Amino acid sequence: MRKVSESTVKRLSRYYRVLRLLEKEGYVTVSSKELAKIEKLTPAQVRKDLSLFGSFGTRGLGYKVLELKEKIASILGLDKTWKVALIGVGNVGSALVSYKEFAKQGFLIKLLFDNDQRKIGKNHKGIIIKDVKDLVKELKESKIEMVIIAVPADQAQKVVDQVVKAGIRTILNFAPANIKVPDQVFLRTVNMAMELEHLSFALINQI
Amino acid sequence: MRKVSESTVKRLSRYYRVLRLLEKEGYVTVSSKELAKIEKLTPAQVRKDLSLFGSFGTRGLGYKVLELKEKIASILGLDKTWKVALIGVGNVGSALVSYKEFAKQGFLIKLLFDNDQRKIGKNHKGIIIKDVKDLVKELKESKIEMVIIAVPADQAQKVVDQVVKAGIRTILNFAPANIKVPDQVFLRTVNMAMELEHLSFALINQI
DNA sequence: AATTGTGAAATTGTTCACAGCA
DNA sequence: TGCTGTGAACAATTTCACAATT
Repeated sequence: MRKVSESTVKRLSRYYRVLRLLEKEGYVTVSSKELAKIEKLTPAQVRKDLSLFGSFGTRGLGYKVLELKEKIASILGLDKTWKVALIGVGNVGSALVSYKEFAKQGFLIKLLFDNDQRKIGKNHKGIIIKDVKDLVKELKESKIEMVIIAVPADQAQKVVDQVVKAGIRTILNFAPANIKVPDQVFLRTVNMAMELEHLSFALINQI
Repeated sequence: MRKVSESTVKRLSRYYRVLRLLEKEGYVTVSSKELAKIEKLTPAQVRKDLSLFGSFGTRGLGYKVLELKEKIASILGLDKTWKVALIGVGNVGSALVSYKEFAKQGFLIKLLFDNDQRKIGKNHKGIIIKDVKDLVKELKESKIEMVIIAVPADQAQKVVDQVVKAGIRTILNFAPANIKVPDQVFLRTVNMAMELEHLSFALINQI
């Protein structure tokens, strides 16, 4: 496969959402022009992105909504389910457990961990919270493929180190911390404060 | 000011975090080389980013940690406080109210709204939850500068329309929905499912 | 006639390399 | 000497423009 940029992957996610919507509204075909309009992009951008993975359209006609949706799902790995463990059942962690969008896209939270004795052993939305002490052992025994980190910032690196030790290669981090992982591990960090900083920058600089 | 790219703003946020840390650890100066090493960038990148806003360093010496931190804070608008309203006190909304990092950076959540009669009038972490029906009126009366949307996806557009109507120009959206706003309004959407999609793409394609 | 897929051109973003300064 | 600030070179990404196809 040719080089796929970070931004292309993001746009694929966006196309996927639009296609789900269009499908629900009964659209059968869609052109790059229409997709571009909805996402505020150029038609050429849409076609370039898609052409990186194959020729999904029909000249003169456009793309079949259902077919393109499924192609993108397969590219993004949304045509299978992923087993996810979540570490840190605090405010953010609890919100994520209840976040419907994850399950809808095949990300199933199967294990919960915390270090709070009052939480360990309790049933949270149908899952027994385990002790983070047993993290490595439990992750190794399970078939978990992804881990979500929702622990306080000062504990995040330590927890991530253990997750990596357990052989997990994909981590989504919500702790506002500068986490280091080996090269072969994919780590993405969502920092909500940074998003607000972006807005305050925009507001100040009156873009 | 010259054109400041999206990625430059993101990197400024990252530098800011590093500088806070370095300051706490007692560092007085830092070079572009050191900053670059920590953030896995090139020294030239760091210097280019900073030079967009002025000459903050000293040749032969580097940057003064405290001074650079304050310069970046001022660029990002973190040297003042912002009054924020949060709409939707569900799982995600509650987590955001408790998110310490916001207050630390001067983003103060001053108003809460919900449409659930059982929540309206209740005190949540020191703030009385108001009826979303009064959104426009309340926002106009208040000195709110930013709004965070944490309502279900199917209500998000309607709520955003009202927020815009109330004259708010910066919105951070956590609803997994394709929101449209007029050109002069800054909207950022955090879609947590998209982040996982990025990871599953990476895992499938064994980058 | 409409729209894709794609090389080529234009634009944007990053790195190099070095003059200039502490 | 060491490190910044920056124009020039390079690389990546986006847009253009058009042949190919239905």
